[in-house]
Amino acid sequence: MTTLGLQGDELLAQLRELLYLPSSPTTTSGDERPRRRRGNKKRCRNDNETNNGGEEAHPHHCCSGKTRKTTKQQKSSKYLLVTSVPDFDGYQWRKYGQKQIEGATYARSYYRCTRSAEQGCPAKRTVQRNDDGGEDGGNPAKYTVVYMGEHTCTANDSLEAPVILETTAVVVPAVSATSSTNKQQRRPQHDDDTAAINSSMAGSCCSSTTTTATGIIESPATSDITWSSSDHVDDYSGLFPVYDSWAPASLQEMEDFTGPIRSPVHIPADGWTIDHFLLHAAM
DNA sequence: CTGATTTGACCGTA
DNA sequence: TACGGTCAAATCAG
Repeated sequence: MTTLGLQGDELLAQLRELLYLPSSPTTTSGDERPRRRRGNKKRCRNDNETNNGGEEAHPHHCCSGKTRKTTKQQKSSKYLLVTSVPDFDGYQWRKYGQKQIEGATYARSYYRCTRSAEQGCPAKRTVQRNDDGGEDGGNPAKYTVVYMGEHTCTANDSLEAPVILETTAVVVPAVSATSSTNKQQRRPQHDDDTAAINSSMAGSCCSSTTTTATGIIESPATSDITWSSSDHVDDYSGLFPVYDSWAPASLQEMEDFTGPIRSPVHIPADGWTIDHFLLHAAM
């Protein structure tokens, strides 16, 4: 990944600008947005009001025995990725929380698979901007993305025919970070890193992906995507079929692409076949 | 109107 | 007890 990498970098930079900086003249909405402010009013537990009599017709599960599964469950499978483009992983995520973490400069965002509701997909991920990098002109900000749980969701059948996004050649094993350019930032948010982090990239959940293996991957284009596992480490690298998906054939091509990314499927390019990734994931 | 995001409160674990 | 993860009302945007 030499020249290719360089070129990719360049293109990526441009792409990034297009995507993340809708900087469009309309940046307006970004700053002065009045932003609603108001905490939630949840108060079940102590809200005993409902509990007066002792009945438990309490609709809120937060109070019921339904306990939240927190850290414990997630430990089962947890994978870490460091990238400057946290959004492009081929899945659709819905943000359900954000929190300022102790010792961290930037807040951590919590996402879950958009299909979690419909199909009960347990996949989740957290995205946190690293302290270093980014901002001023220099290198792009890096984000640490932690994936938890495996995707059990499936694409909506044939409706979601796989759309090919990658058009690159293989360079180095790199995770199927399905690249795509199609990101339709809902809004230009600028609140800080969350803006960039904000994701919900196109692509649908289909096969389980990165949640079962581990390895250090390098994306030639960004050269900063790194995978690792927080729990079990080591030797998974070999298991993970990785492709580079970050060397866009041409920016033009990317711009032309307007449809949503449907699934992390790869196009057959010299050297490698389609869905290697999917097959593997299915195992 | 519907769906996504924001964000303070709540809760479990360490 | 502190911290991190999750919930869900409020709010925004298409």
